[in-house]
Amino acid sequence: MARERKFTKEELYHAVKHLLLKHGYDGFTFTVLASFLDVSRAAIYKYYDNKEELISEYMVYELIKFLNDLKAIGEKKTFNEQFDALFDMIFADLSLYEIRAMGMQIPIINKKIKNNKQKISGIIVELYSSLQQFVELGKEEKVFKKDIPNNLILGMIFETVNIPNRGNIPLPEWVEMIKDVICHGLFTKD
Amino acid sequence: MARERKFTKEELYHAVKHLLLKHGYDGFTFTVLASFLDVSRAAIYKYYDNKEELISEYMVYELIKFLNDLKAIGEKKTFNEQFDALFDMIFADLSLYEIRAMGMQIPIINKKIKNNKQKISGIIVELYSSLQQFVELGKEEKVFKKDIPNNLILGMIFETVNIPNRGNIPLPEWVEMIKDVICHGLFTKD
DNA sequence: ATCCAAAGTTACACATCCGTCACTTTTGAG
DNA sequence: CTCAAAAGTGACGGATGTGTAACTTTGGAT
Repeated sequence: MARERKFTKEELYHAVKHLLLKHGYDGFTFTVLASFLDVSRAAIYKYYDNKEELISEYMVYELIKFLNDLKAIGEKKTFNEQFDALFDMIFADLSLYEIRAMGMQIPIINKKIKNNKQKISGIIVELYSSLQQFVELGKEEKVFKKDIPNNLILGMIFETVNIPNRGNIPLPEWVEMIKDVICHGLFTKD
Repeated sequence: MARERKFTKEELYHAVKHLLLKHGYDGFTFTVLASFLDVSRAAIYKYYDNKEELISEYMVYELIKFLNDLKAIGEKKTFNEQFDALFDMIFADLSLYEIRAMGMQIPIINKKIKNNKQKISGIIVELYSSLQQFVELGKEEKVFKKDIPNNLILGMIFETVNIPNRGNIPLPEWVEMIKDVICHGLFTKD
């Protein structure tokens, strides 16, 4: 009962991700997006009132995917398996953290966006509590030191993603080295 | 032989820093800057052809200051003193890293900007080699593990700055904890 | 075959930033 | 006092992004 669409939701989200990474939040415009999708700009307005709405909705989609992946980790049995899986997952798609940072600067200009941003916050809370459990497990099993705050442990893991790999060490090797430093530190054990 | 200026170079740089942090690179415009300085927009064009030129020049100024601070560290005698001083310096002004990231996205649209960006690169190289020396010293004194690449050691130190301090632990205590984790790791020494 | 709702397009009015130019104001050297 | 250089202003045209409205195209239900 309707004409065929020129792009699917998946294609749209893929384009959003690609163009956000390429041009940054401010550089991402409906003009650029429309040209990328080979569609008129007005066509996009049929589905989204403005880019804030589109991007915030895309973020929800992306974060839910990430949360599901994370939950899968929780099903591994030993702590060490979980720890390894977490690292692999974090390094699997480094672009996600850039995207997440852009999500922070979406201004709330209407109800729909406010709603999406609340969803995003909710997912992040869930994500966070999921990770808290992981850290607690590590402390119970006496792997993590008890006196380090959970936030710092998680922060260490998530920030080291951004360390620039100059010298282009192959990724698996690089991940192993970072993991080792996080676990045992930079210092020799005198 | 001329009229009095309504803003000094120091005031200008201060405004640039403040507004870059507040609005981001794209959100920083001569309109915003002029209004902040209580001056007409055209007045700024008397000194800078465009914002790229202004920002790149400001970056040079800011990085030179940073480099000088860093060199002062090199004069401390023991490695441990240097290590402590480096941490204090890095955490002294966290906004610097946001600013530095913005410097990356200045497009080269004329000779002057190209020149400034080359200066910036030069300073960063100098900064980097200064830090390399520091790391080498640490390795010679058998404080740092020898098999960790220098880049990774420096990366660990510089990226941990960005770990969000939820729970608002007082800064000195927070810095100490991060330092400890970096040095000795998250794991208990089984 | 025809009809209508969803998909898509073209075009317009509005806003903002950009760079420039002609103009005025200030101020100190002569 | 005067006058020229430097500081500052206001206003314009161009470029680009935004949101909307009137239009055409498509294709399945009847």
